[in-house]
Amino acid sequence: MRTSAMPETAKALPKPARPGNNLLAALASDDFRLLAPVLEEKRISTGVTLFEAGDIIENAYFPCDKALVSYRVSFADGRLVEVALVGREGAVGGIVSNGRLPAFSRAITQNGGTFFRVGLRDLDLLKSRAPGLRNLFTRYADCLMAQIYQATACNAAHSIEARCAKWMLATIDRTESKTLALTHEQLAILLGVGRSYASRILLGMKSAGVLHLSRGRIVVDDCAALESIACNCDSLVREHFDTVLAGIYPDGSKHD
Amino acid sequence: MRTSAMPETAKALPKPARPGNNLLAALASDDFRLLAPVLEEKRISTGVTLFEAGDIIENAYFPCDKALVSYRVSFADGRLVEVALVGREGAVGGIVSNGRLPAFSRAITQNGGTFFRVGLRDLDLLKSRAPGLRNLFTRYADCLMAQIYQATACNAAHSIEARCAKWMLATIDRTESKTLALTHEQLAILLGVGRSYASRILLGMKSAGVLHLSRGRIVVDDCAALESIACNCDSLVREHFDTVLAGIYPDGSKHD
DNA sequence: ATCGCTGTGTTCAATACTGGACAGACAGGA
DNA sequence: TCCTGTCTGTCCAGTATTGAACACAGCGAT
Repeated sequence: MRTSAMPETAKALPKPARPGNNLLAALASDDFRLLAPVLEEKRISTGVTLFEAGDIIENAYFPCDKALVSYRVSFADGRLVEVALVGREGAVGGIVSNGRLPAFSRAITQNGGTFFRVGLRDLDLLKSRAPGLRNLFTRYADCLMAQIYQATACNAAHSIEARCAKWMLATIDRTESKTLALTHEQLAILLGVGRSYASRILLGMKSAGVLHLSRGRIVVDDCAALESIACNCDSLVREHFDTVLAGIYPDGSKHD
Repeated sequence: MRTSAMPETAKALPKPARPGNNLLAALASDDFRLLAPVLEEKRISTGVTLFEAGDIIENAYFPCDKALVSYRVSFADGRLVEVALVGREGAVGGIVSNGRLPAFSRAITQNGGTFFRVGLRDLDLLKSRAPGLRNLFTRYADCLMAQIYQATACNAAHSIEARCAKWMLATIDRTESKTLALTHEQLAILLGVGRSYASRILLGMKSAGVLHLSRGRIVVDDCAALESIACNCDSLVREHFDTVLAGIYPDGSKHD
């Protein structure tokens, strides 16, 4: 169940079309034909800032395949906490809004790869002309909203260990790799917790045989065990994605 | 600074127009004329569920004046944690999305009062015809997004005491009343924390002279002191509101 | 081979927070 | 008026989490 969802649907797509991004793949052929000319394919490596809090957002990015973007909110004391993780199931940058607005959070590539980039000017224009396109994006915006709602509640209610496990699973799901390339400290900052406690949790998981560690690297051995540690917040969100984006997959744009 | 923003702008509005809701007030006269016929004015009392998680949302609601809506996410164990608070500065229900989609969270009136209600079918139709209207709502959606981003990070990073103070200030700001009618337990659930700890925090504030308590009632005496306890998360969000909705106030629909 | 840096394992004391418990206070209905 | 149920203040024992500290390991650069 956990490993299923997005990868499978991608494989099952009738026409593998161009993109390894679910939103683009879900567009009706007519809508995709409209969008395609303004899509720019880019390879972006890990750790690149797509936009900074306060920047006027100029582009939207569609992560393809194993690419992954992390939204982070910064605090006055310098802490930079992750609020959302977006992979091939979504898009970042001016998706919910139109017009070119300042970003509230920073967007960083958490896993490099292929992205489709589109200028928001072009995207807005197309959205105002193609209802199917607009419809898909607003539906996705609703899903992203749900994702953050759940994250808010989760951060209020669940233990750090559960959230840590949840984060690792979400990352593994999207990157399709059980190796996470980050230090304990980076993980701790993401989660908004102390470094030593993050280490302790990892060590605990290690001695439970869930994963093993090396410098700057966490390798998960037993995803099932990790799932039993994690809260199920992500699966609730996933259900919402399935419901709200359902019927769009085959040939998109079922309206209302 | 804390008490400023929304109340002031309302008072400063050139034409006090009909509604005590900032979004409606910010609409260009033409757009408002379009919307007005389908707006239904309702009085709704405190504690009413506007929609339940999973319900297909049929209406959007615009809280007026001191009315206040709380979005809450429920967990399997029955806990019901607040993720967002929406007053006269915004709207709830199908604002970000279009089409009639299932709600992800529950929406409850936290403070009763006057609301304008509009059927989403009507609203979607108008949005597709009036760009100014669509533009305003998507800008608001961007703000709501920012609000939840910050809440997510806040819940990960700030103490319960700080969040509690923040919540009380946010509520006071919008209801314009220093009396909060809720029990310690209700407050604890909202925040996603234990009841006894919520009580302890309140008692602490009481003995610091910040507020006094009676059965089911919290009366804040010293907002300034409360501000020094609270994190400043809300003010960051407020700035984003000001930026993103700026230029809309006088006569709306400044596009791109 | 060595240096120096960053990351790791581990410790410690202190604070934050939980959840259960219970007696007394209060308010509203009968 | 009493009764009843909810709300509150308080305590406690236990767990979660912080933040600082330090020795050491791994590794890339010289």
